[in-house]
Amino acid sequence: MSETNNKSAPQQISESTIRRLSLYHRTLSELEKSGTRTISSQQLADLRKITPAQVRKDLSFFGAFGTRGLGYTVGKLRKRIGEILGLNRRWNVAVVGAGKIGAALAGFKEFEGKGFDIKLIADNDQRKIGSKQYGIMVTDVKKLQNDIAKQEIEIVILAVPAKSAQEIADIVVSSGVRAILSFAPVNIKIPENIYIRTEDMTMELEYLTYALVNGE
Amino acid sequence: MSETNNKSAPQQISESTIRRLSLYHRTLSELEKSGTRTISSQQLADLRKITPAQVRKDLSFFGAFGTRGLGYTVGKLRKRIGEILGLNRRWNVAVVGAGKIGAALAGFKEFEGKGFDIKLIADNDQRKIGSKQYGIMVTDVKKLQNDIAKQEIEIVILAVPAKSAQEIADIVVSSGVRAILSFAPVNIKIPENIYIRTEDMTMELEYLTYALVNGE
DNA sequence: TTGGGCTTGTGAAAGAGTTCACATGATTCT
DNA sequence: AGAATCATGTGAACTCTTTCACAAGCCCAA
Repeated sequence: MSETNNKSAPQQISESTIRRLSLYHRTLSELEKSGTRTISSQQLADLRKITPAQVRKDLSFFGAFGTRGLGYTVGKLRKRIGEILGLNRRWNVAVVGAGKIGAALAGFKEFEGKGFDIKLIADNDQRKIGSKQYGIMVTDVKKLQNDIAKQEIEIVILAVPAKSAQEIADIVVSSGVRAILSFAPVNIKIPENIYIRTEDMTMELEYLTYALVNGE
Repeated sequence: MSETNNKSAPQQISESTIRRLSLYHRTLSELEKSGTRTISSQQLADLRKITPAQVRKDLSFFGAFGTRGLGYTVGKLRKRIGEILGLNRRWNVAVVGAGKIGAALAGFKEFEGKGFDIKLIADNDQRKIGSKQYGIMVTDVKKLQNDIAKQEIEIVILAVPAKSAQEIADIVVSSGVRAILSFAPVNIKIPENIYIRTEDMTMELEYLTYALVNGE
């Protein structure tokens, strides 16, 4: 039996493709639990709202995982997409900012099941420092650089007020973290080789108001 | 003096354009506060990470708001983009689900300043129902349909567990709400003329792990 | 009031992403 | 074993988005 056609991350893959892989992965996990063995690009597309061709094209960037005439083996495909997305291992995550959003995120059950371990919560509020949230000690943000190193943090979730976001981001980056998920509604400047994503709730709401005002 | 060239919502405007309008709006608000009177597409582009041509093209879909040789008047442009996005009025918002995320969102200070009024928090937990969160009574989700009508809710923020998301969404839609911002990591099926946006934190994290694993 | 400098607004070109359509290869049935 | 069926994998066509490049228009100074 020959090894699967193994293109490693080729060309530049579009953001939309990666987001869809994420969706496929979730869908496949559910299907796997429910005992489905095999699925076609057609069926996978129906569950989400895209075309079968799109599914096949997305996958084709990384190799050929299906069987002509049959479709994809649910478990195998899920595993393969997991490898592509880096979900075949666990990740050490820190939450910086133990305010309402930070606390909610630190306690977000979903993360654990997906391979993300919250190892560190940092804040600048003396009343919170030293207390425990979801079994994790809240540490002083002043010691962030040390703690990131000690806990081998790889991803930081930034849940601090807009005005301190840039400052904290700088510390985080200088501590060697290369991936940030920010909830601060500001444009954060980071070096080229660092990855940042921003979850911007007001922006999403504004998209909705635009649709309501201009919709048919 | 002639009225501004007033194309009303034309063709189909791309999602990316709307998101950028949202960004411009925020940037312009900040500039306005700091006292800047006038700005060029070049300057506006530098603040975000896009090209001046992109800025001008985005705006051109809705009309001509600038002055050749000069640029844009900060206040005027902010106001005009606000109108396009439907931000020249206030919106009644409900949060369904008073769990950690729901509670964090209900107390999110940013919303009020942006024109979003949280008028209603609903939950199914008897211990929470009747209590107050941020000055708003938590009501029984069973009465959601009535409460949405009574409070004239226009946008619902869905912060319920994945497994009840579809059920609640159905109730919300049948109550006449046409815009939903969901935090449930599932694909929700809604009628054609209803707008939904999903904030999916694990998806964002997975994008980051992909970048970390495959990045240079 | 004429000219030089500057920035918009926009067709046209280039670049990305999506969909089409079909050859290819696997499986099953007779 | 051959035929019929099925769904993948992928160039090519198409569509959508971004960038280019420049004419048009405004401002200011002399």
